[in-house]
Amino acid sequence: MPYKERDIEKQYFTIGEVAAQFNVAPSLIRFWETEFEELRPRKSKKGNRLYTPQDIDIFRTIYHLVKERGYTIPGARDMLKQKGPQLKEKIDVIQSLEKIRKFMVTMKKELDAIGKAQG
Amino acid sequence: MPYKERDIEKQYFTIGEVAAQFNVAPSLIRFWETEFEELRPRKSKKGNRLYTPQDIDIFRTIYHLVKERGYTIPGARDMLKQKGPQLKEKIDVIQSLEKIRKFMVTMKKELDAIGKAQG
DNA sequence: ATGTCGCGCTCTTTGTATGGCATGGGAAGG
DNA sequence: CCTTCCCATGCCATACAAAGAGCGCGACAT
Repeated sequence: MPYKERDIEKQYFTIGEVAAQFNVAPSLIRFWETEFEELRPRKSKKGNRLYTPQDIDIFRTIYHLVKERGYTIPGARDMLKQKGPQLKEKIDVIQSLEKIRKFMVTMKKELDAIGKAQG
Repeated sequence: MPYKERDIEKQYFTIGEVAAQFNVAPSLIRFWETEFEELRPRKSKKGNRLYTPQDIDIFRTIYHLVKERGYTIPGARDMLKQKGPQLKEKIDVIQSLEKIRKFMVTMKKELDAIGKAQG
């Protein structure tokens, strides 16, 4: 069964979608594009940015360095050049742990609720 | 053999000495003092800052984070609170390696000189 | 079918608020 | 006298945000 063109196209995300996912302004993403050569997504004929999941991984790494660890942009740039790949894996681990943490927090709430009802 | 008072006193460094050691302006050291509570040296009666080697270690750590790794000041502050002690040891290792590197570079120059003389 | 209106999203260019110190002034030691 | 102090002010780059203009697309009328 031949799949449609749109299905192929939708491997891409718009800048607005990426911005929403990270809760940042599109202007920030465009600005970082001028600062990090790793973050240069493909563009449509019109000129709109088309982000692949890999592009988003790169953005996530930069976001982690700049917004969560407090690197300057030059600092993040150096770090990215040196340890790009290893960094991605570390951040994946961190994200997994974050999800587990959230899960456990909700579990704790549930248990507290039961405890109160019985206590 | 009893050691003299001066020998004890000279465990302290002035701001100018510290500044020279790191090749920075005294104003930078004073500014960082307002930003990092870890960097609050003892003061003389007059008010002059008296830096111990430990104070200098702390300064070195901050210097490493901000000037060499490219952290913002808030980023360096967080890092320092979390990993202050471990960080110091890492930086000691880095400094040792730096010295070894310098040594090897000069050795290489010597060897190159010999090679040329004989080749 | 075909304007066309309007809305939302995008684009690039330009503006701007801190951030991160440096400098200058005056006083006070060492 | 040279260095230090504190304080205020100055200042330049960093790190974005806002402004202004241009698609594209669905709705609605023609």
